[in-house]
Amino acid sequence: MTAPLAPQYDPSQIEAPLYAWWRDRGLFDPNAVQRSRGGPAGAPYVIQMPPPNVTAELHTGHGLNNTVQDVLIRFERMRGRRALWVPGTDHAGIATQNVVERLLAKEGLTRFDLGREAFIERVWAYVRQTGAQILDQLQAIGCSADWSRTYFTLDDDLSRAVREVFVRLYEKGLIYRGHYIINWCPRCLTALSNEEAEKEEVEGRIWHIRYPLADGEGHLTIATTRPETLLGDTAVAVHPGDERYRHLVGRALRLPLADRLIPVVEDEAVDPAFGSGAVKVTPAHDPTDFEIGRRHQLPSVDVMTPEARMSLAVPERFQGQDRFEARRQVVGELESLGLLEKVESHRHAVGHCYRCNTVIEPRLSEQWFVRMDPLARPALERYRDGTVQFIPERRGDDYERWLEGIRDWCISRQLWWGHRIPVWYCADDRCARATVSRTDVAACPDCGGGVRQDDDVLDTWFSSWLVPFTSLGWPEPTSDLATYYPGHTLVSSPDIIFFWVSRMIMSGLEFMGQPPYTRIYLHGVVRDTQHRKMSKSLGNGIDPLEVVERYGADALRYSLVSGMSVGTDVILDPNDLDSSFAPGRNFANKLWNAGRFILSNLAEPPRPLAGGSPNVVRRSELTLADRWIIARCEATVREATEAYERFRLNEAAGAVYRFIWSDLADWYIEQIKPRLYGDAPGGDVARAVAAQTFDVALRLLHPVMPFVTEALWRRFPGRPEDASISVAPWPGPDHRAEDPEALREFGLVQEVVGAIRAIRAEYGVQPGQPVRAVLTRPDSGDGAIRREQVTVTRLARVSELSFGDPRERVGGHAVLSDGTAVFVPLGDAIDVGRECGRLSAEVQRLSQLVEAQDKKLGNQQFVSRAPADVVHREREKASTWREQREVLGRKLELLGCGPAGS
RNA sequence: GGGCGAAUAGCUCAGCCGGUUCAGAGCGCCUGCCUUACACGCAGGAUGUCGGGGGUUCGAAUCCCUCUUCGCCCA
Repeated sequence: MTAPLAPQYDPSQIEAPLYAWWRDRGLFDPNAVQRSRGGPAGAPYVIQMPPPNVTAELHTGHGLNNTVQDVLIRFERMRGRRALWVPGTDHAGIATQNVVERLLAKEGLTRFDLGREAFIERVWAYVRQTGAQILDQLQAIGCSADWSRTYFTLDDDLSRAVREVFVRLYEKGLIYRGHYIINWCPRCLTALSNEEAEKEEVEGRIWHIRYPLADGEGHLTIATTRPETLLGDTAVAVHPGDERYRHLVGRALRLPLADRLIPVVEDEAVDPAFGSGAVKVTPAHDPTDFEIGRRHQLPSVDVMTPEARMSLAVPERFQGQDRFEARRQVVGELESLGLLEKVESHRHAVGHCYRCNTVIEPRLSEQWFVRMDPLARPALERYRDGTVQFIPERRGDDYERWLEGIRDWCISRQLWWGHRIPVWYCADDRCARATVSRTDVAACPDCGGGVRQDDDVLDTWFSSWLVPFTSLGWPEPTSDLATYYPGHTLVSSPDIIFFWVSRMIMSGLEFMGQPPYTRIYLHGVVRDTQHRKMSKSLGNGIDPLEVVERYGADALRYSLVSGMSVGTDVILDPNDLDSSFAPGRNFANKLWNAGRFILSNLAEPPRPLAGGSPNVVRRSELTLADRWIIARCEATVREATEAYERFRLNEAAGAVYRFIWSDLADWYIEQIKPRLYGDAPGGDVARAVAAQTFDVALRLLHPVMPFVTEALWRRFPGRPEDASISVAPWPGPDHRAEDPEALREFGLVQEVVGAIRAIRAEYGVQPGQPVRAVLTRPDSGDGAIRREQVTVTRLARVSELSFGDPRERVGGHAVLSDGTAVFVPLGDAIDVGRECGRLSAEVQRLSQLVEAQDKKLGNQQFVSRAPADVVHREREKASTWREQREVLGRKLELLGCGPAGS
């Protein structure tokens, strides 16, 4: 710990060993931390990691999501909570199966060639080989999840829990099987839930088609966006009140191309204002039509195969055609028959598979569903009574609307990779008994005959909606479950509110009686400078591991956190990583060097600033600068802590950044140098104050930049070998450290230095060249600047600082906010005309302020209506500006600039 | 069609439950500096009718209405 530090921070040397040390010390395991801390157990604080897809690789979105979680977990861990972050991976049925099927395709094979068992074995082999590598990648960015609890949604215990849930819901009548229109992906060859069918606006068309009346007297025109489904029409419907079509109701139409007779029916579901007001009814291919068909006992004709080719139910010439090819041919034939009345362009939302983006085909199919209404009601209630809260709040509206309009959840998937549906059907058609069971079934309980398990698997989300309790051992009554359920905060992005976040609340309430978390923090999405979501296909992604390599994990984390305010997106430029990540790297380096300076000046543990120790630093020993930095540190503790608590991570990071860079490095460290060098008095006090305010700053920043803060914190002299900042106590507020007087007085010192530096720069005084400065106080009270005279002379490079009326008049002039006149005699170096211009511009600016202020204060309405303290403050402003203007005005006269100030 | 969000310095964004951080930060830009922690740095500087219009108010970047542009969600 005493080796000299390199002048430049090199994260690649620091991060990996530190991470291994944390992990091996058990710092991510709340039970181990509790044991090493001793004392009373802290209250648990639990975050469930959104389990990444088992085949996923880390992208910047994961980086953001997990950085936020790690910041919160580290913050609460330091605050003494038993902080548990539960990691896991999701088997991601469709996505994973797709990946392996693509690999097979390269060998010229399909999953059907292998057969179910061999295929699943193949997927397992793939998953065992590459799965969970994303979790290793999360370690590279510093995530302090408890890896000893890592789960996989297909683990035996989690799979048992899925069955338990299925059976319980089935027994409660909340799971049922039936024929309904579902969203079908003709490429993945499976049903999808409504949420998995992503609506996308497309520029489509609407075809107006004439259906001739069967008796040959004219026709009825219908409008459709999917003309190929015409072949499956079994009726045309009109609105019951629609006068235009009343005379046609009950009559028969001759369905074009298919040459079948279909009736005209009346149904409330028809919107008379849309299209022609008459709609074709295709019960097997549209949810609304399906309902209309039910009400009118219409037959269903399924005109497509699972691959969305035209089925044997259509005229032979269409059979086997792809649906879009069939669409073109249908339209073409209608046109040549003179049945196509018109075509309009029509923008509408079309469902696309969320995994492969194929256009969804609504299709009649027998599937398993969860009855959602009984589950949704308590979830809605917990939101409305304020138990469950969203950050930002407005996201709760989406949740509420979704639950209010909840539809049943199609949970069966025609895949092989996943939790197989625990239902066994009797092989004997006469018995046909379906058995739903927690354990495998070998024989039909009714007839003793053979059984066949349902071929389908469950929606992946049917297992991941359970992880807040299944990851802790449910349905067994484990101590983990008792201790760590319910959790507290869920960190996610808005795109999975419905898939996952809302459903977890439902399952938590149903099976545990409590929601799994009460705070839902939804961060934004990572986008490029054109505001496009980062994606592989667009090639606009940023590889977080490359960022870690080039800039360090702390830089990545700092950039993500500081670029993010509550609920807004993070914009990063993939073509210019420097613009995004260099600031974070620079900050880490700044920290490193501030630490290097302070530590190199600490041969032994610094004197304590508080407590009963005999060598405690007494208040009377503190200089103005000491009091100032202590007060600034105190303000930063409050600001940062409150910001973390309110999920305003960027504000927390910003507050510490300003404290470290602007206050500590730019001012305080510079201020104490004379006290540290040589044997100037007060060196030990300066060391104590610097060390301890820096220690506080490191702790405040640790959740965001864990590595560099730990590396420095551990090097403090006297630190026990096994001490880690990640379990160091969070700095608490201390009202005794507040010191408004020191803040104001040192602020004046900063003003003097700034004024002199500005004058030097204005007149090109060489940096090494000292100048004299004369300060003229308007009245009494000159303590602060006199006491910090050394600071002023050093930082402004002043050879001689004097007080009183200057004898010369030619030089640079300025005035401080308290009216103190600053004069820097520059003799020949100065251009009087230039100084006149500079000063008169300033006088003019002040005049404008004074004028506006006089107007405001002269307004009787303002003085009488505005709060007294506001009026008081405004009066003070006016007098300050007036005084400054007068001081500068006299300077102008002395310089002989003339009244115009030219 | 309904709902929501965003529009502030060249870029990325703070500020937005009206009057001290009322025009800010970082990056970029300009000038000068390798001042014994840091050139991934230091000091100084320039830059915006706070998207357009209207309104409420003593006072609006901040509240209300409207328009324009961009984005998201739901039908």
